[in-house]
Amino acid sequence: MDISTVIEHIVRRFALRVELPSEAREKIASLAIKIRTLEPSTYLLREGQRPQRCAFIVDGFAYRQKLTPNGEREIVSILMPGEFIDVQNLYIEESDHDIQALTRITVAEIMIPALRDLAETYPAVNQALWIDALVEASIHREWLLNIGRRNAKTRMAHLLCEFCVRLKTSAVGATRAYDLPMTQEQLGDALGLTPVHVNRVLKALETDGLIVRRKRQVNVVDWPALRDAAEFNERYLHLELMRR
Amino acid sequence: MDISTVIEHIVRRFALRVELPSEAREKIASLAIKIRTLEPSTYLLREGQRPQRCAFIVDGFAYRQKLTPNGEREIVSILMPGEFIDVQNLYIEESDHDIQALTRITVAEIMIPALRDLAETYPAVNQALWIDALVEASIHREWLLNIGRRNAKTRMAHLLCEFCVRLKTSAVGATRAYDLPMTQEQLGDALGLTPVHVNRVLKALETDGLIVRRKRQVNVVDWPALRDAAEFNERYLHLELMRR
DNA sequence: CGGCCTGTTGAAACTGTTCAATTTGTGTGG
DNA sequence: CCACACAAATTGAACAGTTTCAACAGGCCG
Repeated sequence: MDISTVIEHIVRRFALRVELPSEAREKIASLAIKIRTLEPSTYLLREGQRPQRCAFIVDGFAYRQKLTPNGEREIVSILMPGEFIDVQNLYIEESDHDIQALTRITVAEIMIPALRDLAETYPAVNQALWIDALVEASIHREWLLNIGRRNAKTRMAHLLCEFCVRLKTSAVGATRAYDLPMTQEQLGDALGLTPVHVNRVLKALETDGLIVRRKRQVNVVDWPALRDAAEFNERYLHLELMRR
Repeated sequence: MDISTVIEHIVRRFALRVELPSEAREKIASLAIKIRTLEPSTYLLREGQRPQRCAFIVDGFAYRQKLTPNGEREIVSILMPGEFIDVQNLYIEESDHDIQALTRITVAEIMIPALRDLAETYPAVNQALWIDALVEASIHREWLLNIGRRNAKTRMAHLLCEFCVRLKTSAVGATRAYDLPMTQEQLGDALGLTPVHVNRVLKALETDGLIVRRKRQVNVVDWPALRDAAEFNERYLHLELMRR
Protein backbone atom coordinates (compact mmCIF):
# COMPACT_ATOMS: atom_id res chain seq x y z
CA MET A 1 0.00 0.00 0.00
CA ASP A 2 1.73 3.17 -1.10
CA ILE A 3 1.50 6.57 0.54
CA SER A 4 -0.27 8.41 -2.24
CA THR A 5 -3.12 5.88 -2.32
CA VAL A 6 -3.48 6.22 1.42
CA ILE A 7 -3.60 9.99 1.22
CA GLU A 8 -6.27 9.68 -1.40
CA HIS A 9 -8.29 7.54 1.04
CA ILE A 10 -7.96 10.13 3.78
CA VAL A 11 -8.89 13.01 1.52
CA ARG A 12 -11.88 11.03 0.30
CA ARG A 13 -12.98 10.49 3.87
CA PHE A 14 -12.93 14.20 4.61
CA ALA A 15 -14.65 14.96 1.34
CA LEU A 16 -17.44 12.62 2.36
CA ARG A 17 -18.25 14.96 5.19
CA VAL A 18 -17.37 18.44 3.95
CA GLU A 19 -16.32 20.47 0.95
CA LEU A 20 -12.55 20.35 1.21
CA PRO A 21 -10.62 23.38 -0.12
CA SER A 22 -7.82 22.41 -2.48
CA GLU A 23 -5.34 24.14 -0.22
CA ALA A 24 -6.34 21.76 2.56
CA ARG A 25 -5.94 18.81 0.21
CA GLU A 26 -2.39 19.85 -0.54
CA LYS A 27 -1.64 20.28 3.13
CA ILE A 28 -2.94 16.77 3.81
CA ALA A 29 -0.82 15.39 1.02
CA SER A 30 2.25 16.88 2.65
CA LEU A 31 1.56 15.35 6.10
CA ALA A 32 4.09 12.93 7.51
CA ILE A 33 2.20 9.66 7.41
CA LYS A 34 3.39 6.33 8.71
CA ILE A 35 1.75 3.19 7.41
CA ARG A 36 1.61 0.10 9.60
CA THR A 37 0.09 -3.31 9.18
CA LEU A 38 -0.91 -5.16 12.33
CA GLU A 39 -1.96 -8.74 13.05
CA PRO A 40 -5.34 -9.57 14.61
CA SER A 41 -5.66 -8.78 18.32
CA THR A 42 -2.64 -6.47 18.35
CA TYR A 43 -3.26 -3.52 20.62
CA LEU A 44 -3.30 -0.17 18.85
CA LEU A 45 -3.74 1.63 22.15
CA ARG A 46 -4.20 0.69 25.78
CA GLU A 47 -6.25 2.29 28.50
CA GLY A 48 -4.18 4.88 30.34
CA GLN A 49 -1.72 5.42 27.52
CA ARG A 50 -1.02 8.80 25.95
CA PRO A 51 -0.90 8.34 22.21
CA GLN A 52 1.35 10.45 20.00
CA ARG A 53 -0.41 9.65 16.77
CA CYS A 54 -3.89 9.45 15.38
CA ALA A 55 -4.68 6.46 13.16
CA PHE A 56 -6.83 6.14 10.08
CA ILE A 57 -7.98 2.68 9.00
CA VAL A 58 -6.95 1.98 5.44
CA ASP A 59 -7.95 -1.68 5.49
CA GLY A 60 -9.29 -4.12 8.06
CA PHE A 61 -11.32 -3.81 11.25
CA ALA A 62 -10.64 -2.82 14.83
CA TYR A 63 -12.64 -2.44 18.01
CA ARG A 64 -12.68 -0.49 21.24
CA GLN A 65 -13.00 -2.48 24.42
CA LYS A 66 -13.29 -1.86 28.13
CA LEU A 67 -12.61 -4.39 30.85
CA THR A 68 -14.00 -4.86 34.35
CA PRO A 69 -11.47 -5.51 37.12
CA ASN A 70 -12.31 -9.21 37.00
CA GLY A 71 -11.58 -9.40 33.30
CA GLU A 72 -15.03 -9.28 31.75
CA ARG A 73 -14.96 -7.46 28.46
CA GLU A 74 -17.32 -5.15 26.65
CA ILE A 75 -16.65 -4.19 23.07
CA VAL A 76 -17.97 -0.64 22.81
CA SER A 77 -17.26 0.15 19.16
CA ILE A 78 -16.47 -1.55 15.90
CA LEU A 79 -14.18 0.45 13.65
CA MET A 80 -14.29 0.05 9.89
CA PRO A 81 -12.05 0.87 6.93
CA GLY A 82 -12.14 4.56 6.08
CA GLU A 83 -12.67 5.66 9.67
CA PHE A 84 -10.41 7.58 12.02
CA ILE A 85 -9.69 5.48 15.09
CA ASP A 86 -8.87 8.00 17.73
CA VAL A 87 -10.13 11.44 17.12
CA GLN A 88 -10.59 11.29 20.92
CA ASN A 89 -6.93 11.59 21.37
CA LEU A 90 -6.68 14.91 19.66
CA TYR A 91 -7.92 16.58 22.80
CA ILE A 92 -7.90 13.90 25.49
CA GLU A 93 -4.54 12.81 26.69
CA GLU A 94 -5.19 9.62 28.60
CA SER A 95 -7.07 6.91 26.77
CA ASP A 96 -10.07 5.55 28.64
CA HIS A 97 -10.23 2.29 26.72
CA ASP A 98 -8.24 -0.21 24.68
CA ILE A 99 -8.18 -0.36 20.90
CA GLN A 100 -7.41 -3.69 19.35
CA ALA A 101 -7.12 -5.03 15.82
CA LEU A 102 -10.05 -7.28 14.95
CA THR A 103 -8.63 -8.51 11.67
CA ARG A 104 -5.29 -7.93 10.06
CA ILE A 105 -5.34 -4.21 9.67
CA THR A 106 -3.48 -1.45 7.84
CA VAL A 107 -3.49 1.97 9.42
CA ALA A 108 -2.10 5.34 8.46
CA GLU A 109 -0.74 7.25 11.41
CA ILE A 110 -0.57 11.02 11.62
CA MET A 111 1.18 12.95 14.37
CA ILE A 112 -1.42 14.52 16.64
CA PRO A 113 0.02 18.07 16.62
CA ALA A 114 0.02 18.02 12.82
CA LEU A 115 -3.62 16.97 12.68
CA ARG A 116 -4.63 19.54 15.27
CA ASP A 117 -2.85 22.19 13.26
CA LEU A 118 -4.71 21.11 10.17
CA ALA A 119 -8.04 21.28 11.99
CA GLU A 120 -7.30 24.71 13.40
CA THR A 121 -6.28 26.06 10.03
CA TYR A 122 -9.15 24.59 8.01
CA PRO A 123 -12.62 24.78 9.55
CA ALA A 124 -13.74 22.17 7.04
CA VAL A 125 -11.29 19.65 8.46
CA ASN A 126 -12.34 20.55 11.98
CA GLN A 127 -15.96 20.03 11.03
CA ALA A 128 -15.31 16.67 9.38
CA LEU A 129 -13.56 15.44 12.51
CA TRP A 130 -16.39 16.78 14.67
CA ILE A 131 -18.95 14.92 12.64
CA ASP A 132 -16.99 11.68 12.90
CA ALA A 133 -16.81 12.03 16.68
CA LEU A 134 -20.46 12.98 17.04
CA VAL A 135 -21.68 10.12 14.90
CA GLU A 136 -19.69 7.69 16.99
CA ALA A 137 -21.28 9.10 20.13
CA SER A 138 -24.66 8.62 18.49
CA ILE A 139 -23.81 4.98 17.82
CA HIS A 140 -22.83 4.61 21.47
CA ARG A 141 -26.28 5.87 22.44
CA GLU A 142 -28.05 3.47 20.13
CA TRP A 143 -26.00 0.60 21.57
CA LEU A 144 -27.01 1.70 25.07
CA LEU A 145 -30.64 1.40 24.03
CA ASN A 146 -29.91 -1.89 22.32
CA ILE A 147 -28.17 -3.51 25.27
CA GLY A 148 -30.29 -1.89 27.95
CA ARG A 149 -33.73 -2.49 26.54
CA ARG A 150 -33.79 -5.14 23.85
CA ASN A 151 -33.73 -8.92 24.17
CA ALA A 152 -30.92 -11.02 22.80
CA LYS A 153 -32.47 -11.83 19.44
CA THR A 154 -33.44 -8.25 18.67
CA ARG A 155 -30.04 -7.07 19.83
CA MET A 156 -28.21 -9.43 17.54
CA ALA A 157 -30.45 -8.57 14.61
CA HIS A 158 -29.73 -4.91 15.26
CA LEU A 159 -26.00 -5.44 15.21
CA LEU A 160 -26.27 -7.35 11.93
CA CYS A 161 -28.31 -4.52 10.42
CA GLU A 162 -25.83 -1.92 11.57
CA PHE A 163 -22.97 -3.92 10.11
CA CYS A 164 -24.76 -4.28 6.84
CA VAL A 165 -25.51 -0.57 6.49
CA ARG A 166 -22.12 0.61 7.68
CA LEU A 167 -20.25 -1.78 5.43
CA LYS A 168 -22.24 -0.61 2.46
CA THR A 169 -21.38 3.00 3.33
CA SER A 170 -17.75 2.38 4.21
CA ALA A 171 -14.82 1.69 1.98
CA VAL A 172 -15.85 -1.99 1.84
CA GLY A 173 -19.09 -1.45 0.01
CA ALA A 174 -20.64 -4.86 0.77
CA THR A 175 -24.30 -5.43 0.11
CA ARG A 176 -26.57 -7.99 1.70
CA ALA A 177 -23.93 -10.65 2.10
CA TYR A 178 -20.80 -10.02 4.06
CA ASP A 179 -18.10 -11.57 6.12
CA LEU A 180 -18.71 -10.89 9.76
CA PRO A 181 -15.11 -10.69 10.93
CA MET A 182 -15.99 -11.52 14.54
CA THR A 183 -16.08 -14.71 16.56
CA GLN A 184 -19.24 -15.49 18.48
CA GLU A 185 -17.40 -14.63 21.66
CA GLN A 186 -16.62 -11.16 20.30
CA LEU A 187 -20.22 -10.72 19.21
CA GLY A 188 -21.26 -11.59 22.75
CA ASP A 189 -18.87 -9.05 24.17
CA ALA A 190 -20.30 -6.38 21.89
CA LEU A 191 -23.88 -7.25 22.86
CA GLY A 192 -23.49 -8.01 26.55
CA LEU A 193 -24.26 -11.70 25.99
CA THR A 194 -22.45 -14.99 26.53
CA PRO A 195 -20.97 -16.74 23.51
CA VAL A 196 -23.30 -19.68 24.13
CA HIS A 197 -26.34 -17.51 23.86
CA VAL A 198 -24.98 -15.75 20.78
CA ASN A 199 -24.82 -19.14 19.14
CA ARG A 200 -28.42 -19.95 19.97
CA VAL A 201 -29.67 -16.55 18.87
CA LEU A 202 -27.86 -16.76 15.55
CA LYS A 203 -29.38 -20.16 15.02
CA ALA A 204 -32.83 -18.77 15.81
CA LEU A 205 -32.40 -15.94 13.30
CA GLU A 206 -31.41 -18.52 10.73
CA THR A 207 -34.37 -20.79 11.55
CA ASP A 208 -36.67 -17.80 11.22
CA GLY A 209 -35.38 -17.36 7.69
CA LEU A 210 -33.87 -13.93 8.25
CA ILE A 211 -30.27 -14.82 7.58
CA VAL A 212 -28.16 -17.70 6.30
CA ARG A 213 -24.68 -18.42 7.63
CA ARG A 214 -21.78 -20.21 5.99
CA LYS A 215 -18.76 -20.16 8.26
CA ARG A 216 -18.54 -16.53 9.28
CA GLN A 217 -20.26 -15.22 6.27
CA VAL A 218 -23.69 -13.77 6.88
CA ASN A 219 -26.29 -13.50 4.15
CA VAL A 220 -29.26 -11.35 4.85
CA VAL A 221 -32.04 -13.35 3.20
CA ASP A 222 -34.96 -11.14 4.15
CA TRP A 223 -33.82 -7.58 4.81
CA PRO A 224 -37.22 -6.07 5.61
CA ALA A 225 -37.94 -8.83 8.09
CA LEU A 226 -34.51 -8.54 9.70
CA ARG A 227 -34.84 -4.79 9.95
CA ASP A 228 -38.23 -5.16 11.60
CA ALA A 229 -37.01 -7.85 13.98
CA ALA A 230 -34.16 -5.53 14.91
CA GLU A 231 -36.33 -2.42 15.29
CA PHE A 232 -33.62 -0.95 13.10
CA ASN A 233 -33.84 2.68 12.07
CA GLU A 234 -30.70 4.03 10.50
CA ARG A 235 -31.27 7.60 11.60
CA TYR A 236 -28.65 7.29 14.33
CA LEU A 237 -25.94 6.63 11.74
CA HIS A 238 -26.55 10.12 10.31
CA LEU A 239 -26.02 9.04 6.74
CA GLU A 240 -27.52 12.38 5.70
CA LEU A 241 -24.11 13.80 6.59
CA MET A 242 -22.51 11.75 3.83
CA ARG A 243 -22.26 13.87 0.72
CA ARG A 244 -22.26 10.97 -1.73
CA MET B 1 -31.46 34.83 37.12
CA ASP B 2 -29.92 37.72 35.22
CA ILE B 3 -27.92 37.59 32.03
CA SER B 4 -24.57 38.68 33.38
CA THR B 5 -24.57 35.94 36.02
CA VAL B 6 -25.39 33.39 33.34
CA ILE B 7 -22.58 34.62 31.13
CA GLU B 8 -20.24 34.31 34.05
CA HIS B 9 -21.32 30.68 34.42
CA ILE B 10 -20.65 30.00 30.77
CA VAL B 11 -17.26 31.66 30.82
CA ARG B 12 -16.36 29.73 33.94
CA ARG B 13 -17.30 26.50 32.18
CA PHE B 14 -14.95 27.22 29.30
CA ALA B 15 -12.23 28.36 31.68
CA LEU B 16 -12.51 24.99 33.41
CA ARG B 17 -11.33 23.35 30.23
CA VAL B 18 -8.97 25.86 28.59
CA GLU B 19 -7.15 29.12 28.99
CA LEU B 20 -9.68 31.56 27.61
CA PRO B 21 -8.28 34.73 25.96
CA SER B 22 -9.93 37.90 27.25
CA GLU B 23 -10.99 38.76 23.74
CA ALA B 24 -13.02 35.56 23.66
CA ARG B 25 -14.54 36.38 27.03
CA GLU B 26 -15.76 39.68 25.67
CA LYS B 27 -17.17 38.02 22.60
CA ILE B 28 -19.06 35.56 24.80
CA ALA B 29 -20.43 38.40 26.90
CA SER B 30 -21.82 39.98 23.76
CA LEU B 31 -23.64 36.83 22.59
CA ALA B 32 -27.41 36.98 22.28
CA ILE B 33 -28.52 34.68 25.07
CA LYS B 34 -32.04 33.64 25.87
CA ILE B 35 -32.81 32.33 29.33
CA ARG B 36 -35.65 29.89 29.83
CA THR B 37 -36.96 28.00 32.82
CA LEU B 38 -38.73 24.71 32.15
CA GLU B 39 -40.85 22.40 34.28
CA PRO B 40 -39.86 18.76 34.87
CA SER B 41 -40.36 16.41 31.93
CA THR B 42 -40.62 19.25 29.40
CA TYR B 43 -38.92 18.31 26.17
CA LEU B 44 -35.93 20.45 25.28
CA LEU B 45 -35.49 18.62 22.01
CA ARG B 46 -37.13 15.70 20.25
CA GLU B 47 -35.65 13.02 18.03
CA GLY B 48 -35.76 14.11 14.40
CA GLN B 49 -35.92 17.82 15.18
CA ARG B 50 -33.43 20.37 13.88
CA PRO B 51 -32.55 22.67 16.72
CA GLN B 52 -31.71 26.32 16.13
CA ARG B 53 -30.09 26.89 19.49
CA CYS B 54 -27.60 25.26 21.76
CA ALA B 55 -28.46 25.18 25.47
CA PHE B 56 -26.29 25.52 28.55
CA ILE B 57 -27.67 24.30 31.89
CA VAL B 58 -27.57 27.08 34.47
CA ASP B 59 -29.54 25.19 37.09
CA GLY B 60 -31.33 21.86 37.32
CA PHE B 61 -30.93 18.48 35.60
CA ALA B 62 -31.88 17.00 32.25
CA TYR B 63 -31.44 13.69 30.50
CA ARG B 64 -31.15 12.23 27.04
CA GLN B 65 -33.44 9.34 26.22
CA LYS B 66 -34.08 6.99 23.35
CA LEU B 67 -37.21 4.93 22.84
CA THR B 68 -37.87 1.60 21.19
CA PRO B 69 -40.85 1.41 18.82
CA ASN B 70 -42.91 -0.25 21.55
CA GLY B 71 -42.23 2.54 23.98
CA GLU B 72 -39.48 1.15 26.15
CA ARG B 73 -37.13 3.84 27.26
CA GLU B 74 -33.40 4.05 27.83
CA ILE B 75 -31.90 7.09 29.48
CA VAL B 76 -28.50 7.44 27.85
CA SER B 77 -27.14 10.52 29.63
CA ILE B 78 -27.73 12.60 32.70
CA LEU B 79 -26.95 16.27 32.22
CA MET B 80 -25.88 18.46 35.10
CA PRO B 81 -25.70 22.18 35.86
CA GLY B 82 -22.76 23.81 34.15
CA GLU B 83 -22.86 21.51 31.13
CA PHE B 84 -23.72 22.19 27.51
CA ILE B 85 -26.69 20.12 26.47
CA ASP B 86 -26.32 19.79 22.76
CA VAL B 87 -22.89 20.38 21.44
CA GLN B 88 -24.02 17.59 19.07
CA ASN B 89 -26.25 19.98 17.30
CA LEU B 90 -23.44 22.29 16.28
CA TYR B 91 -22.58 19.93 13.48
CA ILE B 92 -25.40 17.40 13.32
CA GLU B 93 -28.67 18.68 12.02
CA GLU B 94 -31.18 16.00 12.97
CA SER B 95 -31.27 15.00 16.57
CA ASP B 96 -31.02 11.25 17.17
CA HIS B 97 -32.58 11.35 20.64
CA ASP B 98 -34.88 13.27 22.97
CA ILE B 99 -33.72 15.66 25.65
CA GLN B 100 -36.03 16.15 28.58
CA ALA B 101 -35.95 18.17 31.78
CA LEU B 102 -35.43 15.93 34.79
CA THR B 103 -36.06 18.61 37.38
CA ARG B 104 -37.19 22.19 36.98
CA ILE B 105 -34.38 23.57 34.89
CA THR B 106 -32.98 26.91 33.79
CA VAL B 107 -31.09 26.98 30.51
CA ALA B 108 -29.25 29.65 28.57
CA GLU B 109 -29.75 29.31 24.83
CA ILE B 110 -27.25 30.49 22.24
CA MET B 111 -27.92 30.57 18.51
CA ILE B 112 -25.97 27.79 16.83
CA PRO B 113 -24.34 29.92 14.09
CA ALA B 114 -23.08 32.33 16.75
CA LEU B 115 -21.52 29.52 18.76
CA ARG B 116 -19.97 27.98 15.66
CA ASP B 117 -18.52 31.33 14.77
CA LEU B 118 -17.08 31.65 18.23
CA ALA B 119 -15.51 28.20 18.01
CA GLU B 120 -14.02 28.89 14.60
CA THR B 121 -12.54 32.18 15.74
CA TYR B 122 -11.11 31.00 19.05
CA PRO B 123 -9.34 27.62 19.04
CA ALA B 124 -9.65 27.62 22.84
CA VAL B 125 -13.44 27.63 22.61
CA ASN B 126 -13.34 24.95 19.95
CA GLN B 127 -11.12 22.83 22.19
CA ALA B 128 -13.35 23.29 25.23
CA LEU B 129 -16.37 22.14 23.24
CA TRP B 130 -14.39 19.20 21.87
CA ILE B 131 -13.43 18.11 25.34
CA ASP B 132 -17.03 18.28 26.54
CA ALA B 133 -18.18 16.13 23.64
CA LEU B 134 -15.37 13.63 24.03
CA VAL B 135 -15.91 13.23 27.75
CA GLU B 136 -19.56 12.54 27.18
CA ALA B 137 -18.66 9.87 24.65
CA SER B 138 -16.33 8.37 27.24
CA ILE B 139 -19.20 8.26 29.73
CA HIS B 140 -21.31 6.52 27.11
CA ARG B 141 -18.62 3.86 26.81
CA GLU B 142 -18.44 3.34 30.55
CA TRP B 143 -22.21 2.97 30.66
CA LEU B 144 -22.00 0.38 27.90
CA LEU B 145 -19.59 -1.62 30.04
CA ASN B 146 -21.81 -1.06 33.07
CA ILE B 147 -25.03 -2.21 31.45
CA GLY B 148 -23.48 -4.89 29.29
CA ARG B 149 -21.31 -6.62 31.80
CA ARG B 150 -22.20 -5.80 35.40
CA ASN B 151 -25.02 -7.14 37.55
CA ALA B 152 -27.79 -4.96 38.88
CA LYS B 153 -26.24 -4.17 42.24
CA THR B 154 -22.86 -3.24 40.82
CA ARG B 155 -24.53 -1.20 38.12
CA MET B 156 -26.55 0.79 40.60
CA ALA B 157 -23.56 1.36 42.83
CA HIS B 158 -21.63 2.58 39.81
CA LEU B 159 -24.31 5.10 38.92
CA LEU B 160 -24.37 6.38 42.49
CA CYS B 161 -20.60 6.80 42.45
CA GLU B 162 -20.69 8.63 39.13
CA PHE B 163 -23.38 10.95 40.44
CA CYS B 164 -21.39 11.65 43.54
CA VAL B 165 -18.21 12.53 41.70
CA ARG B 166 -19.88 14.52 38.94
CA LEU B 167 -21.96 16.53 41.40
CA LYS B 168 -18.87 17.39 43.37
CA THR B 169 -17.16 18.56 40.19
CA SER B 170 -20.16 20.38 38.75
CA ALA B 171 -21.70 23.64 39.73
CA VAL B 172 -23.63 21.84 42.49
CA GLY B 173 -20.61 20.90 44.55
CA ALA B 174 -22.28 18.23 46.69
CA THR B 175 -20.19 15.88 48.77
CA ARG B 176 -21.13 12.46 50.11
CA ALA B 177 -24.81 13.26 50.62
CA TYR B 178 -26.97 14.43 47.78
CA ASP B 179 -30.47 14.49 46.43
CA LEU B 180 -30.84 11.98 43.67
CA PRO B 181 -33.31 13.86 41.51
CA MET B 182 -34.58 10.66 39.83
CA THR B 183 -37.47 8.32 40.50
CA GLN B 184 -36.72 4.63 40.74
CA GLU B 185 -38.35 4.18 37.36
CA GLN B 186 -35.91 6.67 35.82
CA LEU B 187 -33.00 4.97 37.54
CA GLY B 188 -34.19 1.72 35.99
CA ASP B 189 -34.34 3.31 32.57
CA ALA B 190 -30.79 4.58 32.95
CA LEU B 191 -29.53 1.17 34.04
CA GLY B 192 -31.56 -1.14 31.83
CA LEU B 193 -33.49 -2.50 34.83
CA THR B 194 -37.12 -2.58 35.93
CA PRO B 195 -38.25 -0.17 38.65
CA VAL B 196 -39.11 -3.13 40.88
CA HIS B 197 -35.59 -4.42 40.70
CA VAL B 198 -34.14 -0.98 41.25
CA ASN B 199 -36.05 -0.87 44.49
CA ARG B 200 -34.69 -4.19 45.65
CA VAL B 201 -31.15 -3.32 44.68
CA LEU B 202 -31.24 0.00 46.51
CA LYS B 203 -32.52 -1.81 49.56
CA ALA B 204 -29.71 -4.30 49.28
CA LEU B 205 -27.10 -1.53 49.09
CA GLU B 206 -28.64 -0.01 52.18
CA THR B 207 -28.70 -3.32 54.06
CA ASP B 208 -25.05 -3.79 53.15
CA GLY B 209 -24.34 -0.50 54.91
CA LEU B 210 -23.03 1.28 51.82
CA ILE B 211 -25.68 3.97 51.62
CA VAL B 212 -28.58 5.37 53.63
CA ARG B 213 -31.70 6.75 52.00
CA ARG B 214 -34.19 9.29 53.29
CA LYS B 215 -36.83 10.08 50.70
CA ARG B 216 -34.75 10.65 47.60
CA GLN B 217 -31.71 11.75 49.44
CA VAL B 218 -28.79 9.41 49.22
CA ASN B 219 -26.04 9.38 51.82
CA VAL B 220 -22.93 7.50 50.98
CA VAL B 221 -22.04 5.95 54.32
CA ASP B 222 -19.00 3.98 53.25
CA TRP B 223 -17.43 5.50 50.16
CA PRO B 224 -14.51 3.08 49.81
CA ALA B 225 -16.86 0.12 50.08
CA LEU B 226 -19.34 1.61 47.60
CA ARG B 227 -16.56 2.39 45.16
CA ASP B 228 -15.29 -1.16 45.41
CA ALA B 229 -18.76 -2.65 45.04
CA ALA B 230 -19.21 -0.49 41.95
CA GLU B 231 -15.80 -1.29 40.45
CA PHE B 232 -15.68 2.47 40.11
CA ASN B 233 -12.65 4.12 38.60
CA GLU B 234 -13.10 7.75 37.74
CA ARG B 235 -10.60 7.77 34.92
CA TYR B 236 -13.38 7.78 32.32
CA LEU B 237 -14.63 11.15 33.62
CA HIS B 238 -11.31 12.70 32.61
CA LEU B 239 -11.18 15.02 35.57
CA GLU B 240 -7.55 15.68 34.68
CA LEU B 241 -8.96 17.95 32.01
CA MET B 242 -10.46 20.21 34.66
CA ARG B 243 -8.05 23.04 35.38
CA ARG B 244 -9.27 23.70 38.90
C1' DC C 1 -1.17 -36.45 13.94
C1' DG C 2 -2.15 -33.64 17.88
C1' DG C 3 -3.48 -29.35 19.86
C1' DC C 4 -6.22 -25.53 20.14
C1' DC C 5 -9.60 -22.33 19.11
C1' DT C 6 -14.33 -21.83 17.66
C1' DG C 7 -18.77 -23.39 17.32
C1' DT C 8 -22.66 -26.40 18.91
C1' DT C 9 -25.82 -28.59 22.06
C1' DG C 10 -28.20 -30.01 26.58
C1' DA C 11 -29.61 -29.51 31.36
C1' DA C 12 -29.67 -27.01 35.54
C1' DA C 13 -29.33 -22.75 38.00
C1' DC C 14 -29.96 -17.95 38.62
C1' DT C 15 -30.70 -13.14 37.84
C1' DG C 16 -33.95 -10.07 36.79
C1' DT C 17 -38.91 -9.58 34.99
C1' DT C 18 -43.79 -9.59 35.25
C1' DC C 19 -47.96 -9.12 37.49
C1' DA C 20 -50.48 -7.73 41.22
C1' DA C 21 -51.42 -5.86 45.57
C1' DT C 22 -50.26 -2.77 49.39
C1' DT C 23 -48.04 1.18 51.59
C1' DT C 24 -46.15 5.66 51.81
C1' DG C 25 -45.77 10.31 50.59
C1' DT C 26 -47.41 14.73 48.70
C1' DG C 27 -50.26 18.11 47.13
C1' DT C 28 -55.15 19.87 46.63
C1' DG C 29 -59.45 21.33 47.91
C1' DG C 30 -63.14 21.36 51.20
C1' DC D 1 -57.00 20.03 59.62
C1' DC D 2 -58.93 16.23 57.35
C1' DA D 3 -60.32 13.76 53.10
C1' DC D 4 -59.13 12.56 48.80
C1' DA D 5 -56.43 11.64 44.65
C1' DC D 6 -52.36 10.38 42.53
C1' DA D 7 -47.67 9.27 41.91
C1' DA D 8 -43.87 6.74 43.81
C1' DA D 9 -42.07 3.17 46.59
C1' DT D 10 -42.40 -1.42 48.48
C1' DT D 11 -43.25 -6.31 48.77
C1' DG D 12 -44.45 -11.25 47.31
C1' DA D 13 -44.85 -15.04 44.10
C1' DA D 14 -44.55 -17.03 39.66
C1' DC D 15 -42.15 -16.84 35.47
C1' DA D 16 -38.77 -16.15 31.56
C1' DG D 17 -34.53 -15.12 29.49
C1' DT D 18 -29.91 -15.72 29.94
C1' DT D 19 -26.03 -17.79 32.19
C1' DT D 20 -23.31 -21.48 33.75
C1' DC D 21 -21.29 -25.80 33.41
C1' DA D 22 -20.08 -29.51 30.80
C1' DA D 23 -19.37 -32.27 26.92
C1' DC D 24 -18.46 -32.88 22.13
C1' DA D 25 -17.70 -31.75 17.06
C1' DG D 26 -15.27 -29.37 13.44
C1' DG D 27 -11.64 -26.94 11.30
C1' DC D 28 -7.05 -25.09 10.96
C1' DC D 29 -2.09 -24.98 11.77
C1' DG D 30 2.33 -26.46 13.13
